[in-house]
Amino acid sequence: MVKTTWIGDVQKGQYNGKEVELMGWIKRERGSNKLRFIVLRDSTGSIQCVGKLDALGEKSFNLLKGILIETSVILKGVVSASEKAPGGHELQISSMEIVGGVNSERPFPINEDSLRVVDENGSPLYGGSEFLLNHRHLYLRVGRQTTMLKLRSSAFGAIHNYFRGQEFIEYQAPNFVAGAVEGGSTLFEVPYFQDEDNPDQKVYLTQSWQLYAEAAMPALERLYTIAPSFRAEQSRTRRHLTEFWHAEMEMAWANNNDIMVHGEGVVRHIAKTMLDECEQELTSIDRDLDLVARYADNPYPRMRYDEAVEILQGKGVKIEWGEDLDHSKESVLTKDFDVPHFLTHYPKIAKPFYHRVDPDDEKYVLCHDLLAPEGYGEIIGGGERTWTEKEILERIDEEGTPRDPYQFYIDVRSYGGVPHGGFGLGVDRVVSWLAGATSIREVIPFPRTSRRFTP
RNA sequence: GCCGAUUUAGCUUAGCUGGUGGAGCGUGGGACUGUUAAUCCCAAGGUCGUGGGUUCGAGCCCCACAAUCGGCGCCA
Repeated sequence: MVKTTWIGDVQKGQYNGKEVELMGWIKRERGSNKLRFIVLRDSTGSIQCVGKLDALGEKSFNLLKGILIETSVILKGVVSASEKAPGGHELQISSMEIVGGVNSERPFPINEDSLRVVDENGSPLYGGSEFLLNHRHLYLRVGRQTTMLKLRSSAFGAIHNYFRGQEFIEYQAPNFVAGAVEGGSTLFEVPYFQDEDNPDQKVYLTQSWQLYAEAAMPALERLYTIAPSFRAEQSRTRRHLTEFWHAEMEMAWANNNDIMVHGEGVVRHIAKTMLDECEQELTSIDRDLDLVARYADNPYPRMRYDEAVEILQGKGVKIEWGEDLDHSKESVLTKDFDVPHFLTHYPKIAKPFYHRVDPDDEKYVLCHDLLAPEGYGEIIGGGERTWTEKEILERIDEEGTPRDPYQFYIDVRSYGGVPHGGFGLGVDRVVSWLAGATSIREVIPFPRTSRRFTP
């Protein structure tokens, strides 16, 4: 059995006047006792199909009449253009076969009502409805979720495309690691590796590919990955997952500015690719195409931390120099942004040891965050790395971080260290922002949060 | 971790000053030859999140717990 006819192509008019065989699922059903309308869907779209008693015979017609939502069927018939049919085309059914049925005692649970859940402000909660999260395995096939999966695929493709086009090599790091990347972040412990003789030896799920990428930097010079990262934070927001997809790059012979060029490059390329490949999908979830085009077509301004603090103080926000910019401060700042902005040169005290100190002013580190507008916030964090053995030892000791788990990382710098850097991009966050999703959980098939690990 | 909110049928929800819980969708049965979330008639479906308390009487008042959501902190 090979499927050759796709509903999306039928709706483009490629089969007008021809007999086709459509394989798909029942999306809706209505009609009278002599005429039934069903809407059939597949992965490419949906189409109205008409079943008439005299054309089908009593037996087939009665099957059609009692058919339940999400029954899988094969329908044969002739396609015609029709102004009355949603989408512009319809199929006159000549024969039908039910492939997989649905039990009427357990009908498909997701209906229009279940999609209309709103939060206290009246905003839809597609990504935050408990019912939809519990039924994610079935929700995936409902319009808006399917669209999100397609947008996600487009973004992943665009990332590979961008980096490979820029001569980056794809490189994989282990997911079980012995040390943390982020100083303050919470790690997921993996008990499997625990050893009675050495009970203090802990193994965790990775938070970032970065440390292992730096090890391969002298070999590959330009490398990237798209891989899951894990953070055991008790975050209760629309922007956090405990398991998220992290696109990271590392680049030799590069400074902070060189890295930002690629951060801007890849994000704009994702926006452009989505517009090119998924215009229809974006429209179907009411995303403003002009906004996405603006993010694809315009350069992303850069602003130093000090300037951001001044702006915030000018707006009456309480912030002192040296404080990190948390999300509530970021959102005040990004309110006036019409495109993403880079924030650079954070104070050294606000950032971990692997960020390189600015040789021109040792109060700062050579780093950057990319902040997305519309309240979505940070989508990239990156910068230059501390690349000499002497400096990395100083900074590790200064922070009070134990050297042991990082021995391999330090060692890399003992053999021909070079200036280098990279960034991490939250793929789910970027998709969520470009799609205008109500929550990051909308754009990942099975979200994992501090309280959600099923289905 | 902190703060706030929510929990009534498979789903979405109404429920007055405390007095035997209503509806829409869905499901089952019936009517209808061009519907667009079809329409119309009928039926089934509820120990009101769990446990305790106040009361003659609790979906409603009080306490505890749980689940979930939202905001913050942390970050991609």
